[in-house]
Amino acid sequence: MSQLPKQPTEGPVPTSADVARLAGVSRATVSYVLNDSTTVRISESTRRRVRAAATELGYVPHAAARSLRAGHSRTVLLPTVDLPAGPLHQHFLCELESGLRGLDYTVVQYGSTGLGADEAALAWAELRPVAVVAPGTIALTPQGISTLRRSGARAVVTLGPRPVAGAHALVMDQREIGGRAVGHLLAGGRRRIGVIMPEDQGLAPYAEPRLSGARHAVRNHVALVEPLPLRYEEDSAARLAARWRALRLDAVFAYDDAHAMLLMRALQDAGVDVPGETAVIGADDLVLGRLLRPRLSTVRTEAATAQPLADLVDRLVRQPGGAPEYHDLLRAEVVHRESS
Amino acid sequence: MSQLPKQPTEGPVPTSADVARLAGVSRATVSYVLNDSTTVRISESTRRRVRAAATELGYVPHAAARSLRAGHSRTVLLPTVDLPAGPLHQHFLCELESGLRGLDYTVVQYGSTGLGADEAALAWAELRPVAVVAPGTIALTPQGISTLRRSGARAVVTLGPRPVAGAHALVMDQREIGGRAVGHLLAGGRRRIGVIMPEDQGLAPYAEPRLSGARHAVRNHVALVEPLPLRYEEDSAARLAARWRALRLDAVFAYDDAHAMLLMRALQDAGVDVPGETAVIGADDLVLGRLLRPRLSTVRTEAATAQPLADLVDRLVRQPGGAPEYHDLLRAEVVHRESS
DNA sequence: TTGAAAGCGTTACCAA
DNA sequence: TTGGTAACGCTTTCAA
Repeated sequence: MSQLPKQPTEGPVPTSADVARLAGVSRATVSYVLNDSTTVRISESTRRRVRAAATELGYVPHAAARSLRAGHSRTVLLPTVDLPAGPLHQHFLCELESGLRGLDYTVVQYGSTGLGADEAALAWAELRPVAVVAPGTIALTPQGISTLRRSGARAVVTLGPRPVAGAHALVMDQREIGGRAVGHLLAGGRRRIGVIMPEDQGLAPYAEPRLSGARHAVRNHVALVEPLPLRYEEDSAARLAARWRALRLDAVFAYDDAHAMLLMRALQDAGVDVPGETAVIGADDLVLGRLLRPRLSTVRTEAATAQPLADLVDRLVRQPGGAPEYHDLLRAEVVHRESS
Repeated sequence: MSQLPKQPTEGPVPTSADVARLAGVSRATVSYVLNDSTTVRISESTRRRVRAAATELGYVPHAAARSLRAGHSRTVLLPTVDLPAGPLHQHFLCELESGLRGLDYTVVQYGSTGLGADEAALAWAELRPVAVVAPGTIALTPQGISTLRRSGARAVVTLGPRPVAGAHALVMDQREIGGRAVGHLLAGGRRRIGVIMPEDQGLAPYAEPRLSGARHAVRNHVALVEPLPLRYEEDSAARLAARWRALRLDAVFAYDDAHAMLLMRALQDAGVDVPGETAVIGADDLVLGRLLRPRLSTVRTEAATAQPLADLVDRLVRQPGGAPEYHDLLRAEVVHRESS
């Protein structure tokens, strides 16, 4: 293969001044040409000379210097955490990113695992983003929001299961999921309903609202909702299954399909008939859920496309201020199969 | 809740000059105090005044200005793509990130979906990262590497299934996985071995090396390896299962556990006995694989911890140059259960 | 059509 | 112990 031409790592990084020197023009002219400035007329021959010089030197503009001069950046900061919290989120973030890039923003994900709320806000503020879209699993205090605003962020939006005071919020209201699942179970005549609460770190912000949606769904029924802690391991499921009959439940909403599959297998191994004795429903509509026997009922969640969020961010950047907005992005519907 | 104190979005962002003015000192002094500079002695009273002023104004240093002045950044750029290519990768990236943060780097993920190879390299170069760790699924040409180096990147490392010419490479050699799986099947007396090739976009860079590892494993045997395209859908699996007997295979390495589960179910529905007639093995050691009957055999992959990579990046940054290094990070071992 | 110069927010050198 | 000043790379206004 062709190795690196000459200096593998030597030499200073070429600047626009170097380009100007090589092309025999001033730095201003270089800037005009390279940015296709319309406010000035530059002769075609000069343009060619400048472009040729830039190419020859391998000139790449310095984003920091540019935004320093401009007084503002077009960086949208997307803090990230360890736990991706599902493929839904993952896909949504990618969509959001290309949406924002389409609006000419530079999207930057900034890992913030292990940072405290205000600590993180300070780190973000140093980057002077024009907007911050923070997953709700990252703590964001009014204090932190204030820090960001003072550092020039024109839009601060949270994105997650819950709104945060003082910021615009895009909520994926997980309560809807629990509500749909339990509503379905009620409609099937079930009255004693377990709700799996994963003990794994980071899922609580999702599990809690699902439970509260479940509770809300039974409010007008003579029915009971019972939270059931579960770790995502065979042993944990087996232990739960062993005491299942003592719980006297006739249905369970298993948080998601993965937990549902784990639990359903454990129940079957313990001799509990599904759905006869206990109905099981998950959430996420995984392909694998269709492979079980009985086939797993589920709540299919469908995030709205990310484009509206990208547009919202853009709108907030252009016209900051205004009362915090609150949008619910989640649509949920039950897919009834055989396990319920 | 306490709303934002006064100016929700008004007023310019406070600079060190503002802090200096308020504290009644010079900008230099502010810098000394806030950076705990050891080269100068500043009186305790001045320190307090400066810190108080900074807090009062909500001063946050401007990272871009700082690195412009410093002439270099401590940004490590981590380009990302849509397809996370598995939980292994996901976890590894998080680990890498905290490792680098521990070494005082600022890790920034930069979404590069839909960008061409050199286009992407240009975009990255504008950010003047001191190092780039690029997933191998992102094209990185010698040209692009050269662009990055000329823009000041002191370390360019690829991370993925294959090395890239001209850059240091951390390889998770997927061939190992295919090799282990097929070696296991051979040891079990199987001779006509199918290898599932997922047709889903983005998996090819992983599937190809797994296949080639499989091929390599049979080189000294009188045995056959047959690539089998499969989409991750029930229909696709059913169609493959329908013509299974015509293929006359006695084993299949199913790319990963998810595809294995899909295929195994389809085979069973088509009346094919597993493992009697056909052995099945996956990869990834998913919890769910243990729930099937027969329990799914699998290849457990175990990435090395990310700390060595963080250390490598740090070393390259401090001492650039030197021949491209090549590290293999993947360890794979067969977990023999019931399906093979 | 082009160039000179100012200034964005920092830090580091040198002088006071 | 502190302050003035220059410089990092870029854009843009004003003047030639």
